[in-house]
Amino acid sequence: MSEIPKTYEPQAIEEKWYSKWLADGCFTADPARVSAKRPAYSIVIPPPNVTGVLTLGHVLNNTIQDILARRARMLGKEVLWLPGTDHAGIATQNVVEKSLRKSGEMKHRDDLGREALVEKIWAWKEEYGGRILQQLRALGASCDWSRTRFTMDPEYSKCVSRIFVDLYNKGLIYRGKRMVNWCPASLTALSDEEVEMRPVNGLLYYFKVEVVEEPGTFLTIATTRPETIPGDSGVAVSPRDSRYSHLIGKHVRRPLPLENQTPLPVVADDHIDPEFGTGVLKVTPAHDKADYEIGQRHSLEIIEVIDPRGIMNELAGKDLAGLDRFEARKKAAELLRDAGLLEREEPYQNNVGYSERGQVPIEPRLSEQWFLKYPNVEEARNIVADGGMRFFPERWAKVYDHWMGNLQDWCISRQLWWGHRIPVWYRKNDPALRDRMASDENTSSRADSSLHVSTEPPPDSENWEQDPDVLDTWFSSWLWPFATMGWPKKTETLGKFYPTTDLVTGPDIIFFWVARMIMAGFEWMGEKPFENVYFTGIIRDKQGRKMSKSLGNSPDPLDLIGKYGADALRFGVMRSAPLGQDVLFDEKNVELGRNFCTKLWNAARFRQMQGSGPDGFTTEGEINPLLLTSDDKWILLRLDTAIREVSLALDEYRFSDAAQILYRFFWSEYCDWYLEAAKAALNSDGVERKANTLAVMDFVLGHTLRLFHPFLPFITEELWNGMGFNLDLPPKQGGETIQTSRWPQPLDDDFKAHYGITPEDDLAARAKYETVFAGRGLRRDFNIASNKRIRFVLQPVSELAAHDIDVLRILLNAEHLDIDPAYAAPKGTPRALTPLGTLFLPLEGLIDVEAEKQRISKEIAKVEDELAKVRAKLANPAFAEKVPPVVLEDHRQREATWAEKLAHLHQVLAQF
RNA sequence: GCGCGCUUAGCUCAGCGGUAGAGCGCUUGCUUCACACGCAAGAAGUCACAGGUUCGAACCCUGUAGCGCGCACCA
Repeated sequence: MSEIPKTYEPQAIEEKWYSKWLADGCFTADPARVSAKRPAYSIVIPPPNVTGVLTLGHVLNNTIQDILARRARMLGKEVLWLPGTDHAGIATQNVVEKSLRKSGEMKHRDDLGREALVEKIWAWKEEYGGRILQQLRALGASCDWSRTRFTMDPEYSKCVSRIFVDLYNKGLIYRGKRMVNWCPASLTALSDEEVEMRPVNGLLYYFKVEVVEEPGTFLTIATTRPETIPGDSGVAVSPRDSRYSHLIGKHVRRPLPLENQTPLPVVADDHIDPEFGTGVLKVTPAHDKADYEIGQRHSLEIIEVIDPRGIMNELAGKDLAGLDRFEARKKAAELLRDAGLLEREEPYQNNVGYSERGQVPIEPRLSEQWFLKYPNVEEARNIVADGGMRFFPERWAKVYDHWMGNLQDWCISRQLWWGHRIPVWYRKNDPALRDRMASDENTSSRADSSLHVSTEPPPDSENWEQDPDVLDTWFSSWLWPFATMGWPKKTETLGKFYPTTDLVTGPDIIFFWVARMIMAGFEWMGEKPFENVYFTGIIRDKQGRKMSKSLGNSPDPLDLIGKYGADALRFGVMRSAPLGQDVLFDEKNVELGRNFCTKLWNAARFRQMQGSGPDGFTTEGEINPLLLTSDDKWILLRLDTAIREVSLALDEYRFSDAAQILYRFFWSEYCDWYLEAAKAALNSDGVERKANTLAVMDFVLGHTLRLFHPFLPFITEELWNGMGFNLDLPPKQGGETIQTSRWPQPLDDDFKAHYGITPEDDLAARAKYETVFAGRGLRRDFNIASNKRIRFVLQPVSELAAHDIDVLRILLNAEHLDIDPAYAAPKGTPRALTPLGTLFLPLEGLIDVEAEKQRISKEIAKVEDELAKVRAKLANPAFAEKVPPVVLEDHRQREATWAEKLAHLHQVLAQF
């Protein structure tokens, strides 16, 4: 037995244990150990951005994974928690470019050139990348670090190319000129998922155009984007709109640019809503998705007037050319006004697509990109719909289903330098190739000798040019569950740990990542990638705002760990993170966690201070059933309930419930009631009785530490060892590290029979505690300080065990507790009716008869109230008829109890 | 517009058909020999609103309002 220090110092303890766990290889997964008796449990981490730092979101997410992993180990499973990082194309390139600009190493990426910049990013990655993984260790994450992966590891990159080639050969990847979401800041195409709609306050401009065939007749058009007028190639109205039907097929004069007067055809298209604006739409096929489609239907010209940077080009006319698109908007409105064509402008709020990263409105733009038709859409959709893969909380399954039912092809090419280069080469002397490709969507070009699509460059590489683009980050992330396990080789790891058991992630990447991983899993593994998906909430501040750097409301988890300890942070976050709800983070929660750790620490310390038992060890050995007190039996029953409830909560991913149950059990039941009551036995002179109580305490503590271990890995390990539970001693709960100790089993019927524990023991102990509670209430009512030792008299309804009398006396902090069946209380003595009898607080000469009368009257009112409620129910004839017998009995019982209590109170009152 | 979630004590949230709960905060008393990061006692809620189902509704159904989120968008 080693002595537990007086104060709990998380920092030293956390470092000590984490190093030891690493040194002992506790987190290392070995597929060879997997067997029928030792099932596999696996999780792949949602790889954080390689440039990332730990946020509270990561704390939440990874604590959950760690709880799952640690509990799985305790359930005897072989656990693989596979960590790693994501190269996060745009985000990382942005971060590094920014730092290079700041340090003055470059002004624009072109200053460095592709190779040099990519080299810089790699260097940056080597230096700072993976910092977040280090930080996860401070949190206690039990990842198998020997398997850490990065989405741009050589092997992983090879997987990505292989997948691309495979999909290309299957005809699912094609190149084409399409309307894409273009980010003018990052100068790259984005997928639809990367575009975020935001309401923007702007103006709706009404301008008029003259009908060429009917001079003097004008059409009024409403638009939010007058700067695109030079790119217009038509005007559209609804075919059902009688106001304009006579104009269909005619033309209108183009208002801008002023020097270009090519007329625009008026077409009829179903897309137009006659109710909106004037019912007339200007059609800009080059700069709007819907307009593009209208243009296609009516063979309208595509006129690009905005360049990739968002600047107006020369086709926009000399007045607008060179202007930024937003300046051009104002300028265009001015020009219309000057020309007398602007009728009015009104404030208008519309939704504009923003680049998720760039904080800039995206520009729909016609551009040549690579696209993917998703594979296995039906399988992926059905596995969730049919319950073959479960989502927690379940409602995300609907969101998933909806998205899966409305899939658009995925734009997978990015005009960036950091990422997986598209494994396609073009023959240098064939400039016409790209144009041919542009209109080619079917497989006919796959045999094209001008194109080389392969994981390896063409042999005569000097004659070829590789596609300059890289792949969307998510095109590598979607392979994560199997590419990290050695695919395409049929490794033992894949064989034993795929499909993974649980995925823990945020609902914000359900489309980006989860859905795509499911499709990829089916395509290349022929199987779903995970059994269950747990979606966490989003961490917000206590006002409900999202955590953000700019608001400064995002505390650094490492600071919190330093201040309160990792266990405190974990517990605080988990206790306030209910399934499916966002988490309002408040440092108070961490404080609560810290306080709880201290409580646990001191409860263990208290046990140590009782000294060793006869064996010289803390763990006392077998519990003697004959010596169990009512308190012992009660706490064992409570423990049993806690084990059942916590296990069930964890099985259902209700982590905050599990934390709450443990908190209540340990603090309220074990510390507040059991430990205090146990002091009666500990202070008694019976050596055996004392030893038996210590044995019960050890039993309960041993179980409690194990129940807490997934939540509080460090402090539980420290106490487990400090208290000697790691030694192979009775009651044999042990193991060297708590990590591989057995997850507690409920106390079964045999156990209860052996120790003579019945449900009645729960009631017996509660009766005692209720009596204590009543006595404390009397103290309060008569302003007697809780430290003042006084005399109580109990007039019992039945005989009491000596132990129970001891407990009552100690918990009441009574100098004396007289048990007197014939007690004749002086007139006006305060009393309380308890399950054990009437408890008196004799005040010897200090009795205030009036006060006591008032107090009793108040209580009578309360009891009458309750009694009336129950009687009202019972009085209803339908009640007795329809209610289940148990409930009826319960109500009758309640009525009797209240009635008895009322009668007694009246009797007491009558004595005054 | 479609879909989802939320509305319970001052705050954050449990409870989801049978006597309104927790933590924090608040009040009062306690350096009671594990813990003041503590102990004890307490105040505090027409469970958003309106209907309905039921013997019985915070809980089920319908509708309304407010807040939040997702998807789709009309220029």
